[in-house]
Amino acid sequence: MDALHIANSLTRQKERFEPLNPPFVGMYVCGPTVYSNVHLGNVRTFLTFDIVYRYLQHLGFKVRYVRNITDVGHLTGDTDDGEDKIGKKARLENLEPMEVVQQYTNDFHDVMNVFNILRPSIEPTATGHIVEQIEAIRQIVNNGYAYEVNGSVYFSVRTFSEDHPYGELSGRKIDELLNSTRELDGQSEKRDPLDFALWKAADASHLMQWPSPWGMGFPGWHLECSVMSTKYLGETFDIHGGGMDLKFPHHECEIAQNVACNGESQPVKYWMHGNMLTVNGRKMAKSEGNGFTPEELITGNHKLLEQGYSPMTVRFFMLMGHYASTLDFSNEALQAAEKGLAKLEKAVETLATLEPSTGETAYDVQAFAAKCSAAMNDDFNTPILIATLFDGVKAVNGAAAGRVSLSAEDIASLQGTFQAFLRDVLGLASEVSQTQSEGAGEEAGALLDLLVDMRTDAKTNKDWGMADKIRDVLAAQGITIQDGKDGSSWSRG
RNA sequence: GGUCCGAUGGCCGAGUGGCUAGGCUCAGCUCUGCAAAAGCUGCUACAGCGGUUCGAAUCCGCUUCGGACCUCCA
Repeated sequence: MDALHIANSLTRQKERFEPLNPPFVGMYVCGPTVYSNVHLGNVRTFLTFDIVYRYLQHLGFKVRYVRNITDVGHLTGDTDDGEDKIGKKARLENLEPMEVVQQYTNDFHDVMNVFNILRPSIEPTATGHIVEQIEAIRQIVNNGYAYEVNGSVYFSVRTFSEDHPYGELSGRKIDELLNSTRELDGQSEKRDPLDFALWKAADASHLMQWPSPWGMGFPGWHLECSVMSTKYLGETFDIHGGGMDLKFPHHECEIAQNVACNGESQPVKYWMHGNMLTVNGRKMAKSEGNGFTPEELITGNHKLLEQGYSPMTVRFFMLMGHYASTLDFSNEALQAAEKGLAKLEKAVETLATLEPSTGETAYDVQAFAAKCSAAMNDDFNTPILIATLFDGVKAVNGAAAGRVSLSAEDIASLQGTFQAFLRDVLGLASEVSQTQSEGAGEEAGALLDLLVDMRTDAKTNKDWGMADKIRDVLAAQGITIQDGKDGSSWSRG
């Protein structure tokens, strides 16, 4: 495809991407709830939108990327007793709520850094926007779509649906929803089981609460995203993303709140939903107890892991599947990714040292770059992009072996394409250069060059014992020697 | 129970009507002092049954299996 197309969850169609106000793009992604460590499933969602962010920038768009931090907890799952998640955690650990928030926010940021996931332009917090949320509730009440009961305010889905469509995004119908609604405790306040809370009254035991026109309380689950996206991106904006599991009710309610608040018929032009990471076919989730923390993954310290995997291996593994498909997590798949990425990185190193050549078997570097763009233009199809990059690997290795001829311009073009798509768009940083830059990289490199020279001399003298000794000692240090046609070289890993 | 989605070779995973996905694994070969790396070749799959079509992994129906969501369980 020669222009970016996005699979829009709202219309269920692949649509050409045309921003509302080019070259500017507004993108909002539902961020983490910071009441515990993020697991790998969370990471996948943020990685998905990291790719979107990176590619939009690659295309030259000026992107304002907003990703919130949910630091007002929601109701606890275990008990349904109305206790704030973050409040509960705080009591358990005997910490101030904001201390818990800070701890897990820091953890979240660390994890994002490890996986080379870029920071958003704005990272607003729910607690930092209580005033705006109260104002939005007043607006919705004034517009007649919400009512107050005992200090809580509920959104009236029925009333809203008489004036506006409800359920478009998730494909749900009001009557069907009614039939399948479960009876939950403490919901008798609501006039209708379909209604959801905009503001919840809090009793004295609730640790996080704020004054409002309806008394002390805290905002409802869905409200913060509506309010913060509107504040920073406007009443209508381009892209809204999040995990598939947020589609209903969270995103549906968000739309309803936005429409009820400011009357725009459709706040978001393109809705995108990332699919789940599964373990043995089941969604990775905190409640399932099948989640990996990034630390467990990197160290391999987990009963389901055979070894540790580097962050870039994990990133590469996730990008080998399309974001809209479920991706199953397994040791075999991770190991395959590890080797595949190593092959790719090796070719990039080879490319850096390639000498120009002339010959008949040329490689079409323009077509290669075009294929990379086409893959990403087709709804961010990273698996196709990776497959295409391996096509480039073949050309590079072929040139190194003297079978494919590449001019100086070809080599420069290939380097540019790898830089753009492997590094900038896929965000796969070179882990080798990271470790080398940490210590005395240059000195070590000089020593290694010397050892390789010594081994070459030994080989010339047919002193195989010495040659193998050097190779084995270096191998024990994680340095691999490669013998090629034009001599030997070394690499880490 | 309702709504929606999926089922691809040894493994992971693209692909929506005819054209090689790709990675990993395994086997053989080339290169090499040996090995590694690299290259070449092979293992050529689309859950089952029916239908539409000149032609289906790709469209339609049914069956089986699996998954997600169903209003505060992200």
